[in-house]
Amino acid sequence: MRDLIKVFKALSDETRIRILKLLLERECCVCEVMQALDISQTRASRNLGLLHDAGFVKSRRDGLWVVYSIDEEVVGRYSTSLLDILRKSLDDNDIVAEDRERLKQAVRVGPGCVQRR
Amino acid sequence: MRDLIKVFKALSDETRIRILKLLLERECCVCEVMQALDISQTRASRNLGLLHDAGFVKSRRDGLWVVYSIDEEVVGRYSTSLLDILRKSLDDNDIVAEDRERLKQAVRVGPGCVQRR
DNA sequence: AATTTATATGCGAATAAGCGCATATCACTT
DNA sequence: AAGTGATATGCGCTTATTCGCATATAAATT
Repeated sequence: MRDLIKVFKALSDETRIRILKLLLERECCVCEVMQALDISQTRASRNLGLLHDAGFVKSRRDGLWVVYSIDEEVVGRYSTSLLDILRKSLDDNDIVAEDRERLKQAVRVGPGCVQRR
Repeated sequence: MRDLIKVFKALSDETRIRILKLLLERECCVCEVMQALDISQTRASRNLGLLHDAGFVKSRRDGLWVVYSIDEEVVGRYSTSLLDILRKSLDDNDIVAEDRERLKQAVRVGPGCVQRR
């Protein structure tokens, strides 16, 4: 029960929904998420951590960066269908669309992608 | 987006999950929910109201009672699959099993089913 | 080893969620 | 219309969430 609730809690926040929609496009490092959603570093990192905790997302180091991506081998039988719901939802949502656009502009390598904000 | 989040929020609480599992068994009035989950009247009513608000549940008056039941004609495209997840989950959970047992003992008509607690 | 860049985290403040108490509302009964 | 029983709700308290600031950790570069 705890796990199931943790999973729903993870989805009960706009920032995290936006992040998941982003990661359904492609994997991202923290600073790309920051740029795409136009949010602070703390906020990006914390919410990615939460999604990781809930089992939606996995991470790997790539040099300086930590790259997050949808965990396709999601353990619980819930998570897969929940991701399907997200896949089918909100593609026409304005905020989500803007995030998607900004993601295209996001730079991983470059002077101070974090410090700039 | 607001609606989707409201739906997930509704599911991020143990009391509400237990109530939904109960209603998946059969429709219940508030005092039956109180008895089955062994919770206060306020708590039962409030959480049923929340589930109603999120669109999972509908209600009808039946004399003194207000009877709540799963809304099978759930509006959002999400809710149906979410209910399916719940249907497939937690049937082996201890708390849920106890709730189900107590529901069998619950009396709708009888002296002071509310006042007793 | 010192510096730079990216990410994580402890702490505190602001906001929201959950719930009990008391009370209001609503339907039925007498 | 007064009383009884079931449900809803305003108010206040407690706990949980979210997030910013400052700082810590980690990897790479010089």
